[in-house]
Amino acid sequence: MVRTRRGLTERHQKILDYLNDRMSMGYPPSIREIGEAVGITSTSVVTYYLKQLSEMGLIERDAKFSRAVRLTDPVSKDLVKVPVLGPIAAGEPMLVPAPGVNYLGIGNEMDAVDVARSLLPTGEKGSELFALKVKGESMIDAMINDGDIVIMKPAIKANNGEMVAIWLPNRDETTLKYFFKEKDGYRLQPANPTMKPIMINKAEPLEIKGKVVMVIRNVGSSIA
Amino acid sequence: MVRTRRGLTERHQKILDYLNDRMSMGYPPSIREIGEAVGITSTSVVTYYLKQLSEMGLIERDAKFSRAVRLTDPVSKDLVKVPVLGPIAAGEPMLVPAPGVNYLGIGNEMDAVDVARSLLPTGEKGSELFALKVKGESMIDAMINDGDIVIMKPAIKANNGEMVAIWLPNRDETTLKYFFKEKDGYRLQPANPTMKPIMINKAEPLEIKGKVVMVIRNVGSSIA
DNA sequence: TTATAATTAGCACAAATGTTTTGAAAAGCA
DNA sequence: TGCTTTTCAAAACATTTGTGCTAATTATAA
Repeated sequence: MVRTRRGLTERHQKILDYLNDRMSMGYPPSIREIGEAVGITSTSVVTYYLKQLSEMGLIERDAKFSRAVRLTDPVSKDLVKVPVLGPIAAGEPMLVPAPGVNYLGIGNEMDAVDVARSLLPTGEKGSELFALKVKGESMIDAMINDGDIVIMKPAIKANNGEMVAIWLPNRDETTLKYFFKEKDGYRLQPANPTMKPIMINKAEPLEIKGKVVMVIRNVGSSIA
Repeated sequence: MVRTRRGLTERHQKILDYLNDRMSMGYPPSIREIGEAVGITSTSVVTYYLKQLSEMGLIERDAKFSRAVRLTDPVSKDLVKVPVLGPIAAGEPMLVPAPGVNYLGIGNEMDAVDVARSLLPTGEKGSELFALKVKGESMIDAMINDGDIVIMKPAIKANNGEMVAIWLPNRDETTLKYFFKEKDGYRLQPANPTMKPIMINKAEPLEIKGKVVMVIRNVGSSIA
């Protein structure tokens, strides 16, 4: 089994998987334990693969020390890293991730916020989520303030009652509203129940950019 | 240094602290490493203490295996568990934790929300934080909606510009406002900049319950 | 096919690491 | 004060564990 194409052979993958499993045990495995788990009888072969994985940057080890193996990216099972695509202000089209692009890829130093997985809707994978930092007070009627972070999921259509980010080209405006389809067009309902909905005629163009999953507000002593 | 009172001596504590630090390194320390870090020259003494800590249930170890030490409660370094003390609605005095009480103690099955430590203000330990789930729409002027979770830190006084939870006994009302001390009393400024502040006369009683650290809003398809 | 590189195994060896033993100092207790 | 328990140290010892080396096997390329 010579590795022709760059990438991971089954053994590489098995070792990584085992390393992952072992994380829950609290301490890393020894070389012989890895071998046993993966089905390699020789310690030198395990070393052989660990060296490769290390060169690929997937693991780190402090050679000479026992059990000093660890996954390079200890992706906490409890956290989801959500990339912050940029500030959003009124009058701007919203930055939306291209489909299939992983913004957390290697070498990408983009800002990200950590979100506890337990706070996300159950079943939400999290990998396609993105975040926007709100600039200015243009979204007050959505109960969203300057500095708030909005976690979103890409979407181009929405069901009634979902909170979505909507781009209105005619008005040159991005707005966050609860979305309702009505017979003559759309009703965009502000989150603030004391405010009146906006009615959009069927003729007016309207682009749904994503669904709002969560809003996070860090309250510092900000207002003067 | 004979240990008279039950509890942890300085050495126990130092070992636990070191174990905590080491977690970020990816693999546990050896006995000799522990000894060096804590200032114990003999491996047998380290073993001596590890055995005690193990009997106290604070650590677990697989004896005979190298570096097989781990903290019993693998509190994710990335998360802070914040206890939810209960729903808060208008017209209720707010539930506030008694000082020094650890609501996440053993056997306490209270609700809690996980917050990514990276989202908290730097230096915030997190252990004294508590959370309230907002019920009803009484805090719309604070840009806080039904269902939002407010993370707070206990406080009985505040600096100008900080967002605090205030109990107004005369009005039978808990309110979240930016706090400003003025010459005749206090100015309570709503987070929503389109709304006017409330002026509180010096004579009127006012109790600060805590400072708002963060607001989390989970947006489901809720509104009808 | 043949040559080369990649992969696998087995084993000896050295270093790291946990355990045990022996002894002693320090602290509480009667 | 004398006795016991707790705490500490040092060193010998036994395992575990990582490396290095040799050789065999398999896949790929020419």
